[in-house]
Amino acid sequence: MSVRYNFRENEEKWQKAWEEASLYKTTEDPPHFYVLEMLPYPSGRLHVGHARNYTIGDVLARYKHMCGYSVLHPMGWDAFGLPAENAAIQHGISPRLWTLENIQLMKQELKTLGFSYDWDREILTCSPTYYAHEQKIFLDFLKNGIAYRKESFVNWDPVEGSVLANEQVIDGKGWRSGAPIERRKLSQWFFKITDFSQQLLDDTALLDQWPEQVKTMQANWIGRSEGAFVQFPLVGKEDVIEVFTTRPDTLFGASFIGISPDHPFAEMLSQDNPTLQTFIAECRSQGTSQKEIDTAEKKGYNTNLTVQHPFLENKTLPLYIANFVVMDYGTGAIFGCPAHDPRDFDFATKYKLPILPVVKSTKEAPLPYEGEGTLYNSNFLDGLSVEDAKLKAIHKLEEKDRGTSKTIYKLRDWGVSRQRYWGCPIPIIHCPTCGVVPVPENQLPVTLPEDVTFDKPGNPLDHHPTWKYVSCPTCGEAALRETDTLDTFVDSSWYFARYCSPSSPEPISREKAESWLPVNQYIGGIEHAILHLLYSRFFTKALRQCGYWNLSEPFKNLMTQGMVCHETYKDQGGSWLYPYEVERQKDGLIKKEDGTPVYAGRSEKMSKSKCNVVPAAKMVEDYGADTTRLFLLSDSPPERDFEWTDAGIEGSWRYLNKLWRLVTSHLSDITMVNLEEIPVTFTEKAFQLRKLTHKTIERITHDIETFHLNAYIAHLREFSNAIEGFQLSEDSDRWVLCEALTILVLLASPALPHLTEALWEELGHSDFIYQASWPIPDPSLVQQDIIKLVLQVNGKMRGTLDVSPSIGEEEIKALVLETLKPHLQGHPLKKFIYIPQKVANVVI
RNA sequence: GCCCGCUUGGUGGAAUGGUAGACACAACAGACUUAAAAUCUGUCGGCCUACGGUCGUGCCAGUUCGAGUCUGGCAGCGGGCACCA
Repeated sequence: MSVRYNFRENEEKWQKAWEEASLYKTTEDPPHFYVLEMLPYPSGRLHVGHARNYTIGDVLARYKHMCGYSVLHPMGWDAFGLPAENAAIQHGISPRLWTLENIQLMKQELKTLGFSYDWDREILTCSPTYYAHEQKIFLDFLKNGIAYRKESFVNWDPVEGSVLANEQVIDGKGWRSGAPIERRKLSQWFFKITDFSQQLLDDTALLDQWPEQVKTMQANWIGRSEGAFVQFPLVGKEDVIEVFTTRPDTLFGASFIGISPDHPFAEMLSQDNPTLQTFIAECRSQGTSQKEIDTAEKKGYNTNLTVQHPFLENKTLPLYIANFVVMDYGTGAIFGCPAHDPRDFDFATKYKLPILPVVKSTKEAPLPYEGEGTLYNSNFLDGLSVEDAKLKAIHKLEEKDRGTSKTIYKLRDWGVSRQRYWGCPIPIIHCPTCGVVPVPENQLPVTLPEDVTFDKPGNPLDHHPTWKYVSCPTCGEAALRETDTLDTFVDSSWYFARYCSPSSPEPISREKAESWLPVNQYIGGIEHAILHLLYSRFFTKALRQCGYWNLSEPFKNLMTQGMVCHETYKDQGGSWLYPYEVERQKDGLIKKEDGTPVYAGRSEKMSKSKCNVVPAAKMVEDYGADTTRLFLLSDSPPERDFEWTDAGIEGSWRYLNKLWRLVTSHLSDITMVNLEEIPVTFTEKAFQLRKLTHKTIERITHDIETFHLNAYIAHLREFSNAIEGFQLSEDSDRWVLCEALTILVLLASPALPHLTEALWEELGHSDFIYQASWPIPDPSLVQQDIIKLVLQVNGKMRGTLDVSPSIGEEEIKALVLETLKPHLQGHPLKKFIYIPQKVANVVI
């Protein structure tokens, strides 16, 4: 028996044995437990952030299997997306081949980490066997009124002549061309997620095992607001501007009306007004992202038109076209009350508009003031609270037929059209006669052509010589295929269902899906808290509406792991550098290759686009899978972000060897032990070890159930330290040692599957440890017979007292006062606080 | 800008409102060794008059017998903001 653990030999041996035994093939017998980690984008290499995510899932999957569940633990690839097209443009490689090569590499890396995936269920979203079903779902959405077409804006790069993603717009300019980006209107496909706003909001109540922060973020995203629509007739014109407001109470403080540059009325006004056209064009030169709109300088165009105030006959308000008003929210028009809204305040200050306060705070508060208070300067609302004034203002508006109460949502419909090649084709044909015609289901899938080129700007599907030219399925006349593809978020909005029946001829086998779903434990990065998770929830409800199943929520429990972050580096030319390309010297960072200076940027979540990734493969190569897994688990709690450092991996490697030695060096001591035959008596030290053994089972079971996985590892280490210090003297000690070692190996197995598999065999077992049962603690050994009571004087710790848990309060009091005598110095007792089993506090 | 988080020794972190720093990493000292590696032992928040005391969980206030933990405010850092995934 070698003293040092040979991870290379051992890990390879057992991975092969597991595969030959099809150990991780899903079984269907109940009870079921579905463990799912968010599927990765195949960017090329597995980095430590991925490895952390999957290790967390693997611990749970193995643990649940040992607890007797049939575990579904699948893995797949979110294989469509922009990076493949960028690779095609840069290196001339086909997006498909690039993606498949990456998948092959990453799959190999995943396998070396020893995860318990059922690879028979692997999904590639870029495979026609997957996206055919997505196209069927799209057609069902269309039939059920969930998919529809409307016009909407995209980022347009006028130099490249193509649509850019938000990520490709940097400071308002195209990332490759550097040209200022325009917002351009295109006709695109949308999913009617807004029909489900209230349901999505209400059903968060069902998600009791989701982190509060995620539910809060989703609720804020859906953004239900109660308020009013208010009509402002234009003075001297027929038109009426309708605004949405959540603050009808502040109508008497209104000093202007702002409408979005994209508002139909603004477009109408601009028709014979070149100055206004220029202004609108300027507004549209902002990108489409919310952040850009919010942080851009407030700008307005005075139309010189005025509107009538709903309550005051003699009051009119100027009508501005304002860049901070968005068309997608409410009516695309607001009334500005500068005294009580910061954006309106900025705007009014800039254009010297009146700022009339109408809500008085109880305390001195600077303007703009958004809090509670009493109305003044407000005619019939004077003296009312904000809440009451809202109701009364709405009531009055309704009475005068100038407005109505209204609840609206910030959530917008989901635009799913992408003007790109590497995505799921939208199964639609545009016929000059019949209009929009769905591709008949028996002609699915609409597959992507392989012979595409990326030498021209724009969508390769659009300028493919033949692909889009088809005949109309309805009338047979010449027609055109839709050349837009689906947003890749669509692919990941239903994959969890496909895993339940990966080869079913229908998109989803209702029987299988309903037997496995909702996912018992979903694990992934907190960065997906809103979009991916909300889209998946929407899909689940939309699929129910289309009759796919009777399921309302996809993920029962959600665990959001924190991000693994790393410093970012750029060279002199501004190109991103990988950490391994950078060397740290006394006076700064240099590029290893040529010694030129390197600039360190802020620490960010690991992502391929910024090169700040640490590949997992190197660690596995140098230290093995188990050490890597142990390190990723032990260093920080899963839900917390952490800054990556290499320091500490050595410590994990040492622990692995320690475990190996601990068990193998005692094998000869315990060979004769039969764990079925419990000795009648134990020595005191053996009894203490038994108690720790069972206490450890209890703690670790709890740690895994609650995802305190760093505590899990700490408790394993504590337990090993205790076993290490245990000296054999009697025969019954051997039994206790054998029990402790066996349980140690079992408890370590979800984290360290290879090492524990070898030790399990050494301990004389012929099955795989994955097939063994998770240990159950003996309740009589877990009970505490002596409590360490903390003694305090005025809340400060002054000592401890060992007492029996059954001791009475009076008895305790006497004992405590006696023990603390030196600290009391004869002061009279004011209060005695006793929290059984915890603390006794003497207040003097 | 808006929404959501996070902040504890040199470092990662532990702590159902009840002994702050478990378990590790790094460092230092020692044992073993011809030597190295490996392994083992010890020290390891600051200050003080040091077998004791005192301060200490980003900053300021509050609630409480008692606050790292709860409440309010501030600062710094991170995530998301609808076409990165």
